[in-house]
Amino acid sequence: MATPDDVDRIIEQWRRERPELDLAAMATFGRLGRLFAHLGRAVDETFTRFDLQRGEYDVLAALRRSGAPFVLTPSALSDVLMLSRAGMTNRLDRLEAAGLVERRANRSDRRSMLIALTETGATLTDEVTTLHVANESALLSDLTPDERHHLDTITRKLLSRFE
Amino acid sequence: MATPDDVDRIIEQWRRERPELDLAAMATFGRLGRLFAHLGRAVDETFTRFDLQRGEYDVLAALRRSGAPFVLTPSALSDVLMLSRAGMTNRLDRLEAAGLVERRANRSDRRSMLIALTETGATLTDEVTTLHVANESALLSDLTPDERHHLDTITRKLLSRFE
DNA sequence: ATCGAATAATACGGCGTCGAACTATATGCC
DNA sequence: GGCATATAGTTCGACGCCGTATTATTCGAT
Repeated sequence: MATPDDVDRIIEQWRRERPELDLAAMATFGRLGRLFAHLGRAVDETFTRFDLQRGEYDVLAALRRSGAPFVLTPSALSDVLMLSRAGMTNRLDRLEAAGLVERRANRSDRRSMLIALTETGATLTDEVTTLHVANESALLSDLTPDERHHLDTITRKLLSRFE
Repeated sequence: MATPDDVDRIIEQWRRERPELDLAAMATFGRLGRLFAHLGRAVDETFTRFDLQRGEYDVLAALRRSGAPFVLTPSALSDVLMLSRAGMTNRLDRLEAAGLVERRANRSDRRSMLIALTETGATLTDEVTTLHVANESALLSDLTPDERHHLDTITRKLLSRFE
């Protein structure tokens, strides 16, 4: 048995107070939630070094990986990043002010805009991404190859219910 | 090989644009992030039915599982819920206004307060918790016993670096 | 015993997000 | 062809959280 952690202590409290409940799933959710909080902070350190927020990087990354000419509509960005349209408008305002993206007219649909990475934005994105993926790899480096494979299988299975 | 999902498509884009990067960890993080977003929404449905927010429930739950007389200090709550002191003051204001907790003087340290579940708060918490754990169990019901065990082992291992 | 440092909770200002309302443009049906 | 409906993006107001400053109280070293 592994050494008890914070979640074990929480579950033990619940078991004492509400012994009739099935708490296995609560333990899993508790670990996932806390893990997500910690990993989020660790990941953000990379972005902070470049005066970026995670959400801003997510926009730059979506544009960059879409390939040349690095152009997407705000709606497409909203959908892929699971962010409201209003929130996307706000992010794009910031990125545009920072000179990392620019808004262009969409000649085929005048309701729409096209968001394009600037030269500066593309260069920055490549630089940040290199460090970001290295950081992510390091954060998972404690896991064995089998464990990584299991984690991917499980998250893929759970995700399939939603996407 | 499992059917490709949204994250597979994202990784495939990166592979085309930046073939020199090791993207395995990015795929894992991508699935974890999206999964967390979806699970969060699914979990919140239970709380919304009781006019609660997840963060508010977290406070009630921490008090409830601490056992009778269901009393903790704001600082203890901040620590266990990984929330700033300012954020906790705000949550407690709302919970107090809703009549679910009450602030009491701490006779042994006059800098401090004691937060106590009210009778109403304790009853509500028990009711919500019953449904909440059932919902969490249902959300993991696609996983085999082996997969659940793997998930717990992996998250426990990753968490140990932080806690 | 006293004074400086640490701690508890709160107040304040700012930030990022959301939902709803709004404007402009496009689509589809009769 | 014209009009209702849908869609794209933005604006607005509200909300929850954070970091910092503030006030009150306690702890600790001398």
